[in-house]
Amino acid sequence: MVKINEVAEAAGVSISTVSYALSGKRPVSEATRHRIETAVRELGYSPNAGARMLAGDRTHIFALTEPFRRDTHAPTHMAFVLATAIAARQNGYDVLLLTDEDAQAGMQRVAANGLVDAILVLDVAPDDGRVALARQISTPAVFIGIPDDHDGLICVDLDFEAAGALAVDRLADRGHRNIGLIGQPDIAYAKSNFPPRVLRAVEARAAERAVRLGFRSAGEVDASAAAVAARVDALLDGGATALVLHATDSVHAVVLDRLRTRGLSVPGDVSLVSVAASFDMSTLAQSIDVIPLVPDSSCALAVDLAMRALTTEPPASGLHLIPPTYIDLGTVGASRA
Amino acid sequence: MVKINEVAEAAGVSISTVSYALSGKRPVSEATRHRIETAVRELGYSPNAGARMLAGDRTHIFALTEPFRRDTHAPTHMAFVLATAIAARQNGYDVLLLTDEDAQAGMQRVAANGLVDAILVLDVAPDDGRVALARQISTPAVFIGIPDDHDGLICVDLDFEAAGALAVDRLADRGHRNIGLIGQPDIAYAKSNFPPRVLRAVEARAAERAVRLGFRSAGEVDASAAAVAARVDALLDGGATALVLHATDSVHAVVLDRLRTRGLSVPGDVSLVSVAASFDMSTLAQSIDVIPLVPDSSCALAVDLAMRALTTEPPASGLHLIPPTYIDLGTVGASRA
DNA sequence: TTGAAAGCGATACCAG
DNA sequence: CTGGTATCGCTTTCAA
Repeated sequence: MVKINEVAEAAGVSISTVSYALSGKRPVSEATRHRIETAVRELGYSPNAGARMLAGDRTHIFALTEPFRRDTHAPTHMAFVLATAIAARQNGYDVLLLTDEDAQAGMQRVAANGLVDAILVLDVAPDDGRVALARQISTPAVFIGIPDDHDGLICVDLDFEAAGALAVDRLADRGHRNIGLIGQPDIAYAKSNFPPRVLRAVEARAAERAVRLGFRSAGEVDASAAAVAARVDALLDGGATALVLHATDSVHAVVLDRLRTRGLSVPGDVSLVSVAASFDMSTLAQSIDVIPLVPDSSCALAVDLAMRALTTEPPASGLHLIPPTYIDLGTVGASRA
Repeated sequence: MVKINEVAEAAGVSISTVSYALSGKRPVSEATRHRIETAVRELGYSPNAGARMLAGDRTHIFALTEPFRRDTHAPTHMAFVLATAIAARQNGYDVLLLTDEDAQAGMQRVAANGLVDAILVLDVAPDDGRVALARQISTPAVFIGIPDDHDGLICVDLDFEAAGALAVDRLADRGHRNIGLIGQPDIAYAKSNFPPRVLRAVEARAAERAVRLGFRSAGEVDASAAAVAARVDALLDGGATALVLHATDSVHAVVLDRLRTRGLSVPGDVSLVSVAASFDMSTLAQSIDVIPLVPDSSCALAVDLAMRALTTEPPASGLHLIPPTYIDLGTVGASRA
C-alpha cells in the first residue's frame, strides 16, 4: 500500500505539504499542488484510514443503528439505509452498520472506541432505549424519527402532523364530510413513532373541520387481502366518501382492488389520498394523490446535521421537521354526498 | 475516552501487560488479569479503533458491497445483510456498507486505504465487474454467489444445481412424469447468477429421469397476479402434475391462490416443491415442501472464510457449496397421471 | 509557501 | 510472568 512519504518523494516535497495539499487546510502553490496530485494519481495513493483516525480528529465514518423488528417493512427500510449511505458518501463518509441484537451495545461500543464521528439512529420507537444512551455518550447522535422524549436530541422527520392535516384539508375543501383512514398494522401503533402521530393529526384536523372520521388499522402484520378489504368495506359502508391511506404498498393495492370490485371509480365515487408513503407507487394499478415521505430528504438532512454536530457549538439540537408536499394526481374529487 | 495507560495505572501494571491481557497473546497471571479486567470494566475502556488499526494488523472491519438493482428483492436482501452483520459480530467484526453508485469505486477505496480486513461481495452477477477488481487488490474478497468466471476466487453459495436436481428427483420418485417450473422474473435470468443455475439443473435432471419439463419465468418484475396465474395455467394445461417453484413470496401466494381457484388440492391433484426460497414461508396460505436457501448459513460460512483468508496461506479459494436440505411438509404426493 | 518533528494510542518485540 | 519502548502513517504545530 502506498504511503504518504512515497508521494512526497515522488513529488519532491515534504510530507506535510502533501497532507496540506490533500486536505486543503493550508494554501499550496498551484505548481506543487499539481505535482502532488499527479503523484497521488499515478501511485494510487489513499491515506491510511487507521493513521488518519489516530492523528486527526475525524474517523470519516458514521454509524447507522437499525433494529430489525418483525414488522419492519423491508423496502422502506432499505430505502432509508441506501439514502443515508449515499448522503454520507457525498460528505466523504462511509457507513458502519450496527445490527447487534442489543442495539445499545453497538452504540456503546463505537462510542467507546472512537470508531465513528456520529451515530445515525434509524427506525426510532416512541420509547426508544437509544435515547437515554445518546444522552450519555459523547459521540453525537442524529435521530431519524422522533421519540416521545426528545429533549436535547437532534431529530429529523417528515412533519407527519402537517401531512395528516394537509390530507384532511384537501378532502374537506372538496366537500367531503365523512372520510376513512386506513392505517398501519396494529403493532406499529405501539412500537413505531409516526403512525400515532399521523392518526392524531388526522383526528384533530377532522374535528376542526367538522368532518366525520372512521379509522381502521391494517390489522395484523401479514393480514390477508380479504381482511384488509373487509376494513375498507367497513369504512365505505359507514358512509365515507374519501379514504386517507397511511399504509404499506400491499395495502394500497388491496384498497384499489377492492374499490374496483365494488364498482367504485376514483375520484368519481371515492377520493383517495396516500400519506407518508415512501415506496414506489408507480407499480400500483393506478396512481394516487400522495404526500410522500422522501427518504432521501430525511437522510440527507440527517447527515447534514451530523456534519454540523462535528463542528458547531452548540449542536443544532431540536426537531427538524420536513414540510409535507402534496402531489396532485387527480384522485381527489368533489364530494357527491 | 479512556486510554490504555489509564487502565494500566488503575491496575498497577504496564500498558503492555494490559494489551496482552486483553488480546490473550501472552500468558498473564490469574491475579493481574483479574485486576486488569476489573479496571477495564470500571473505567469502561475500549481500545481506540484507529490506534488498533495502525499498530495492529487488523482493522476488525469487513466491507459489504451490495449493488441495488431494480429487481432486488428487499426482504431477501435484508436477510443477507443482517445475517452477514451478525456472523461478523460473532467474530468481533463490524460491517461497513459499500453502496457507491459505482460498486467498484467503493471496493477500490477501502482496499486502498486499509479500512477493512476483507470484502464480502453480495448479490453477485454472472458477469460481475467486481470479479476483476477482486483479483487486482490485495484485500481478500469472499463472494456470496458465484460469477461465471470464478477462477481463483473464494465463493460461497447454496448448491443450486443439487437443489434443483433434488426437487426433480423427489417428484420423479413419486411417479411424476410431467412437471412445471415457475421461475424468477425474466431479467433475473440475465442479471443474476443463480436463476439460470437452477433452471439448467432442473432441465438436466428432468432429462435424465425422462420427465417432461415445462418452464415459465415470472415475467416482468412486477407482473400482475393475473399474468402469473396465466403462466401457472399454461403449465397445468400442458399436463403438469407437479410444480417446482423458484420464485418470490408473492409468486408463491399467487400459485397457491390459482390452484385453489381451479379447485385443485395439494398434494392430491398437484404436488408442490419450492426451491431456494429464502423468505418466511409461514405467512403463505399453506406450507410447501421446500429446499431453502438459508442466508444465515451462507453468510456465516462467508465470514468464516474471510476470517481464514486473513491467516491461512494460501487462502481457501474455490467454490464452497452448501448442500441442499429437503424439508418435507407433505406437499408432494404420488402422481395420478 | 514550505519543512521538521512532536504526538495520536495501541501492538509486539526485546529484555529481564 | 512482566516492563520498557520502537513503531504504525498521518495531522498539525512551530519555525523558517
